[in-house]
Amino acid sequence: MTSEKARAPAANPRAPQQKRGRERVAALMASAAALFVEKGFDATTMTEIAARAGAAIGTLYLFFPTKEALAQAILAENAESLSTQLDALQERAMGLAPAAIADALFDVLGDFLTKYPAYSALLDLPGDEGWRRKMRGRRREQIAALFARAEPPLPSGQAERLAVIVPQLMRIPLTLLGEKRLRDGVLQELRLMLARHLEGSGQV
Amino acid sequence: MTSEKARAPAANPRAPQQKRGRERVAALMASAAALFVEKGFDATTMTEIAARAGAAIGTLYLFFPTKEALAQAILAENAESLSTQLDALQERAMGLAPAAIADALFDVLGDFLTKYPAYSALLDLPGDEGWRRKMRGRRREQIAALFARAEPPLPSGQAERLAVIVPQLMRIPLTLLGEKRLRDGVLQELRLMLARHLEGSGQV
Amino acid sequence: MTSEKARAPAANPRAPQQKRGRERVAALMASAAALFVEKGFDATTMTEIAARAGAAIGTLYLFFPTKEALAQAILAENAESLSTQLDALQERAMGLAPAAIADALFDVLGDFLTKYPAYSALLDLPGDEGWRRKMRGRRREQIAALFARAEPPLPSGQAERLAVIVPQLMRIPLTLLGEKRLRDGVLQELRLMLARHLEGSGQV
Amino acid sequence: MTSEKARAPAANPRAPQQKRGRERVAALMASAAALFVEKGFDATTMTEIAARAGAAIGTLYLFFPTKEALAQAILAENAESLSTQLDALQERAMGLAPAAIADALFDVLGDFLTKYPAYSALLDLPGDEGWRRKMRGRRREQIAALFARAEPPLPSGQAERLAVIVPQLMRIPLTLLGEKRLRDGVLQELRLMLARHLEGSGQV
DNA sequence: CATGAATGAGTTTTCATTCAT
DNA sequence: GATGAATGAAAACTCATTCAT
Repeated sequence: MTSEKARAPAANPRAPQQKRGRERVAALMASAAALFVEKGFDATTMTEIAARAGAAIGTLYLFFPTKEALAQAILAENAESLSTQLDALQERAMGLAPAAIADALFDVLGDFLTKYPAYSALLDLPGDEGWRRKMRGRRREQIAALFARAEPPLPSGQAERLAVIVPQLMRIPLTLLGEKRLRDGVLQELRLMLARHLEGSGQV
Repeated sequence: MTSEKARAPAANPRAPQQKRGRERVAALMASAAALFVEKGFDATTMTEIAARAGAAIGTLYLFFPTKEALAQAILAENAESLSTQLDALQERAMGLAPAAIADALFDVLGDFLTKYPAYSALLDLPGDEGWRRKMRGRRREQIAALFARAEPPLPSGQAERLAVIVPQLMRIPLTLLGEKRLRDGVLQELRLMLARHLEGSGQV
Repeated sequence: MTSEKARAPAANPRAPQQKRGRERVAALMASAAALFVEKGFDATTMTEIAARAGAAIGTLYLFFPTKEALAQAILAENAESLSTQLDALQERAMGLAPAAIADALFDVLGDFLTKYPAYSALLDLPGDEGWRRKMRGRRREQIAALFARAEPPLPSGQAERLAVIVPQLMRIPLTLLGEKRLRDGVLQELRLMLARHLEGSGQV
Repeated sequence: MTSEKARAPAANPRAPQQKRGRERVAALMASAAALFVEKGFDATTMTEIAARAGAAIGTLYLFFPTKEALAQAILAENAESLSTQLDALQERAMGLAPAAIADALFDVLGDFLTKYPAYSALLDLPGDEGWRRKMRGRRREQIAALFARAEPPLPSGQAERLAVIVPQLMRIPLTLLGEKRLRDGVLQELRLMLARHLEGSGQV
């Protein structure tokens, strides 16, 4: 290539138009997500991702122009799913007490993080990219809204703080991969802690 | 690449015997720690670390045979400091109520994480190395012991669970780098949450 | 590397500080120049350049962060040499007739292009980089000045036009690599053509 | 990569037999020619060429087995057009003076290069392919013949030399894309230079 | 004829690590 | 102890070309 600015990566990492294509993309994203969880973002190789999906390296780049873009696509998909879950929760939670909402939120987040473990692995990478910040912001707002509409409603300040805290609480058990007993215990402890906190809040 | 196929680490990095040497090592570790925090372990290069410490790359390798070893040295030093703090707390805490201990622990951990931010950045890297697990284990035991000797003592199971939970709670505010107001609020919220939990525990 | 903008290529493609280094760099540039002439810029591989210089690929990147930078370094060096030659000519040419200057210029350019064939190969690549334009501009000014100070001086407009034309004339024989006889004839023809043109100019 | 290790070109690209087919091919060649001029041969991708012509990449390969073949087809078409023009000039020029012929040749070449800018971009690529040499040879002969039949006829040696020189002269103004005033001036200067040269030749 | 998904060899570039001085 | 030039395996990314539909 004779000079030039540095060609924008891959003309058009287009969304696949055929059914086969969509399956391909799904397989690639699944492969990447699994590897990101197992070895971390940096230690995972694009070649490895393609190989695990049974595709050629070129095929991977056909859909995702960079490794970052691949991570972003996975994260966006996961976040979309979480957002939907939280929306659904919103409706069910209307009028519930804060402690009850927290409990339901634990369920939702627990299921989500179990089903999409890459979400945690990808959302808090060092050298933040900006779009990650946005995603975290959206999640925070959605959770804060949940608490702000409880009965009685939590003050917006506290709702915002809890929106920061609760998702991080849910990640604590995930660090205990090999110790199932302890992990379950920790989860219960966290649940209880949060419930008590919210029940007690009114009296402060 | 985080770990994996580590090339056979070279000869044997001697501990420096001269005063100058010890200062050198300290500067190198400080440089590395700062960079690991700023850009993450993977994104930091050995050359960069040496340069920031005003040393040659060869000098860095004189003391640390691999990048992993450098991380380990930093982490060991940090952990040593934390361990000392916790030991000191142990004495002061003898006979205090669990909630009071938790409060004191928050102070100790808060100071520690502020002073040694690399600790967080290095302790939970993907592709775990084994020695990291050991370090976490030691920390866990020390904190569990703290709660187990409270007045009244916490059941050993709960003490262990809290030993997992509390350090992770302290990391939550650290994710809010740009939002000081929110960060302080979150810290207070966490403190309160834990205190209530421990005060209420007797009644369950 | 965990995300990040796209690390500026190679921390410091520094100028070599030791004698050995300077020789290395010279060898690498010579290798590159030769290959650029033989196969063209695009068809030449960084790996090939390093190999021909008997260096490892990493060594090449130690001094030149990109292929473009390497081309620029070669071109800058060549241009420097040409500039010096033209300066020298400037003094000798003071007060000569335009035709005589043209003749001397032919000699200077001929020698130069023979000695530094990469100059032609690199100065007119498609997808121009800006710094190439500047180099051409400098050359043009220097040659124009030559004609503008002839005796009688050429009008500045014509001097500028000749500054464009003459270097390109000199490149014509270069396209006749295999046909020495014809090449020499063409060079003579061009010399004569330009001489006549300049002698005749006064009478127009 | 310009040439080298060419993968064995596929089957056999048929000449299109239908009207639609011929239009397709024309569009593809036009697209390619435009891109070759804009970004150079190497920097232009086959995918880009197809896209600009509104065709699929597979369609492009239906008619041209390799990128080289595409370049050759364009060049052949352009050369055919030039050849026709030169033939036409041949008739008109019969018996004219060399200077008059040169002048007419300037017109013909100028029109041609303006209309088919890809010709220049493709004829002098590095890593020459052989067929390019042949094309240049044909052009040279045709132009030499023109001068050889002037009145008075030019010696065959000089005719050949001019056949090399004149087409290259015509390319000089093309390098001055942004500077119209200068470009026109340079063209005039070249015209005048050649005219004087040919008028003066008899007297040498 | 037409399509565009798929391929994979080949390129550029990075960086942990070594070693001669 | 200290230096920094040198190394080369490995990673990201590109693109001409193929082929099943």
